Amino acid sequence: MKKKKLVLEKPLTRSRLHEEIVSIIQKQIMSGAIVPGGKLPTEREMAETFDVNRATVREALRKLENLDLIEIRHGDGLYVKNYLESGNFDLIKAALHNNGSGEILINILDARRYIVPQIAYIAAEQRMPEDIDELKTVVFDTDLDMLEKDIRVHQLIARSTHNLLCTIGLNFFNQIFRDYGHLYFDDRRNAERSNIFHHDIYEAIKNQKPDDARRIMREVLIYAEEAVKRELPNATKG
Amino acid sequence: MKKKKLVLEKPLTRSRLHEEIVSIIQKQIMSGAIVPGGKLPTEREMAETFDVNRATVREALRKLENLDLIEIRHGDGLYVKNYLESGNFDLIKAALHNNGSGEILINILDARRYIVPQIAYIAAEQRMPEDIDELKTVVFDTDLDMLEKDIRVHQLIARSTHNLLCTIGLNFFNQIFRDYGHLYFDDRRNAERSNIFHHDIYEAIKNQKPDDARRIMREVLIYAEEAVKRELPNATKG
DNA sequence: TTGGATGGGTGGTTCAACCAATAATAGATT
DNA sequence: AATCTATTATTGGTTGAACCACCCATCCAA
Repeated sequence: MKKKKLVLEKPLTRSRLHEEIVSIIQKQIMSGAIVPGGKLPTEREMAETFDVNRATVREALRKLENLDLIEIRHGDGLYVKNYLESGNFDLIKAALHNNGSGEILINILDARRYIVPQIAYIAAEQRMPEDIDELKTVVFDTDLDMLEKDIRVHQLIARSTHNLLCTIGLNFFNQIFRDYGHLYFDDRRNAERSNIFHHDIYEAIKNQKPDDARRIMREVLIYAEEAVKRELPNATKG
Repeated sequence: MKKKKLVLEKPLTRSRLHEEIVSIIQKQIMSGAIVPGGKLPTEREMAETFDVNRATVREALRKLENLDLIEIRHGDGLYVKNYLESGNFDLIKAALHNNGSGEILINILDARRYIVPQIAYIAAEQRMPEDIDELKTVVFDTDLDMLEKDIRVHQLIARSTHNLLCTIGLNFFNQIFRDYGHLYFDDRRNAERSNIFHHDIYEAIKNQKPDDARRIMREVLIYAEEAVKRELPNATKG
């Protein structure tokens, strides 16, 4: 048995200055403090405001641009976009962390319940023999940490769809789940539940039973969802 | 009637240097020329290789980091990640443009067919009176450019779900579709088909008929999908 | 009225340093 | 010999000042 290392999630990536700036501006935009279409201060002004170098501001702006939160016009200025129309998925991760009420988490769980079972369905349809082999080695590996194993099972299911969008879409959910996963698998019953799930869905996909795969995935997600919601005092709303 | 402006998509955004660098490195990573886990040259080396300043390289690296293509470790170096495990949705847009065969586009259309009808379903369930008002003004606006109108209808449907993930998820599809939309709506039959769709789904959502909304959405997507596939000579594979 | 030159402000890039974290090395300790 | 520790080289992070490229408002001349 491997010795279990104490793994610190969030590997102490000391916030870089430009990241702090991103965070500040992002909050201002998403809170509505700056209206879409409005202009941000110039790079030089921001550099002075935050008391950093302009190059640091620019690195922050690069990220805000990638998040589709702002539009940068050479020779003109920095414009705030409407993130409800242009925002991308990384925004959701950010929103999740800035949003204490758990409303966003509920949104994510809802969406996951609709999407991920469908991915399992497609996987059972499209899987190749190699996919089954890979899945098998993970499912029957008893040495793996349960969280790591669960994530890899999901990854392999997604990859079995042979659809890049499904693969990356499932990554999205995994990345979010990873932060909360340890809490979940600390409960022995949950870990056992997942173990059963891994074997069941492996069989369904191997035997090309899309409906079974979808049902099995849906059931485990609902189970996990309820466990998560029990931990959320604010998640009273249906 | 408004005068129709000639709108140039791709507003001639002259490639900025750091964007070209992003493009080069991104292709190298996604083509497998650099193996996941491998190291990239140092910032200083790259600056020399590309004959640009280090600050410019760093802006490019910022974007690659946001794409989850690389991991930057202070004092250590730049590591290539496995984008199949960590990649985000912006990668798909990039892949779509670099992928001539249309395989990725098929992937996207497939996924859209599964996901977007479900969004319509949720919208019909969750919509508030204000959502209907907004949707109405757009659906019955005869001045709007058809592409713009269609995008806004989809946006408002997504927003009616009151689920941030759905809203942003639909943005993703819209952003991709926008580039191809003009071709589609140039065909008068397609435009008329969409007009009917707008009115039908408006009624379904207004009257809170989730099943109808889902079916209507699904039908129009399949219609559009077939039109797109007819234009794709390479999309022979089912 | 129109068209083109001009100047000020903005983002884009460069240069040359220095700061801060990491990993590899050499040396001291056990 | 193995292990710990201080040192050093390397690498990313930040800085300051300067200049280039672009947009726009203004003004002047045709």
